[in-house]
Amino acid sequence: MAVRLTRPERKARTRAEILDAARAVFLREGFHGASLDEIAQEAGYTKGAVYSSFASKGELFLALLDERFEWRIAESLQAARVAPTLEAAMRANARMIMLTAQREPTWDPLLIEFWTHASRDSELRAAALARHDRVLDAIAEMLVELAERFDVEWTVAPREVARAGGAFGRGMSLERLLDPTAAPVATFEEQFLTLLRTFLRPTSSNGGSP
Amino acid sequence: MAVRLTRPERKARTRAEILDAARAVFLREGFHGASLDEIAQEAGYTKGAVYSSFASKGELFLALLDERFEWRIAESLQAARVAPTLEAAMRANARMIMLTAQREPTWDPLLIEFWTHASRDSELRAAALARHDRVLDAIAEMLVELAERFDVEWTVAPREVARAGGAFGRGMSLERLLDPTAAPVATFEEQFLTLLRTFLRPTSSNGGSP
DNA sequence: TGTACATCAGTGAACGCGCGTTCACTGATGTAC
DNA sequence: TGTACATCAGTGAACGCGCGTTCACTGATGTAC
Repeated sequence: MAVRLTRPERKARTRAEILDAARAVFLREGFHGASLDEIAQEAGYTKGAVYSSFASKGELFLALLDERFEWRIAESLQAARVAPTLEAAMRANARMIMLTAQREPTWDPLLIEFWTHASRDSELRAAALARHDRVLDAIAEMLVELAERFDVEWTVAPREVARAGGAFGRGMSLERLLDPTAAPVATFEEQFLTLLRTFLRPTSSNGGSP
Repeated sequence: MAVRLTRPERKARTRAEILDAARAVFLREGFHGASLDEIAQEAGYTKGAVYSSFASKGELFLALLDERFEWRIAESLQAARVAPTLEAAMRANARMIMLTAQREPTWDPLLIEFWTHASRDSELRAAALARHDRVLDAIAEMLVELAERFDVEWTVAPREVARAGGAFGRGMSLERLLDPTAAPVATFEEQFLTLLRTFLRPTSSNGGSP
């Protein structure tokens, strides 16, 4: 029963369907391995429809990034804000990273594959970097809030804490890519927390209890 | 002046020349971006010569890995053995990683690109994993020696210390790939050392001085 | 030392394939009157 | 409410290209006598 839709509605719906299909196919096949044919087919359209909504394969992936990053940042901020202690806030974030890595083990490798691809195309590289910077900024802001709230200091710039944490997580995802039994998530959670703690110290005005 | 060479000599020389060219082209263009045509041409041969020495593009890359890993492991062990203190041994290793990342910023991304490619081909994945495992074993052995020599203990299995350190380094290389000004090497060196120290504690028989 | 045959490293061209992108076209939706 | 024209989301086929791999062949090296 084909419901009659207005043109912008139809267009938005098609775009969303293609985006959903793209996410599934990219996660399954990787950035190079995923073909626009397969994505279009999985969404129930032809390749041309993809080009009607997205300028290129790269733009399609960027749209995916935007969607995901927005979601992840919001989830992260929320988790930090409701946490009763600093430990709880950090652990909640570590656990979120861990659960996502468990549910979608190919996401980090996919992102990395895109980065290496983008690094060879200056426009795409700039676009990917802009997104990454936005994520780092958002996480850094969250880290600053946490430090203020719980009366501690970061020993390096919060943005670099965010960078180091992300880099460590992505590196560990790669280990799992090669050897799925490596770096089990529980182990990762503890190591991640340990890493974060090394960047913390009590505020000078604070007697010294973490 | 064409020197007359024996057949095995000629063959070994050609293989070495192709390997050298492959290293240069792979580092420059990435794993997917590098074509066998370009590698052969850079070595002064045709594509057929590559197939006369290597079964496939993947095998060619594996040969490169073997060469490099052997070299890196030996260099690492050597640095650790001549170091007068634990701090010096760890710093020497951190610095080596850092200098290599500086000299060949595309190596880590290249390795990672190969890993994601290999992860989709079970034979290649097994081959890549076997090499990675050998590296982890060698580093772990070095860490055990260091711990014994300087009377300290690792709080997690040395192999997992090696894994975490490598993962962190690779993650940071990716940051630099997207933004060459990010994570400058000096900063990385300190963060890397901090990470390693969190995995250390004095031996129980030791009064408590690290 | 010389000759006849065997081997095989490397050539060069062809094969086979998949992919991202483009484009003329279609038919349903939108607009003007 | 109805008609005539304009728009444009999505189609389907073609384009253009590069790549990894294969293979019949060649000529220098090796071997046997």
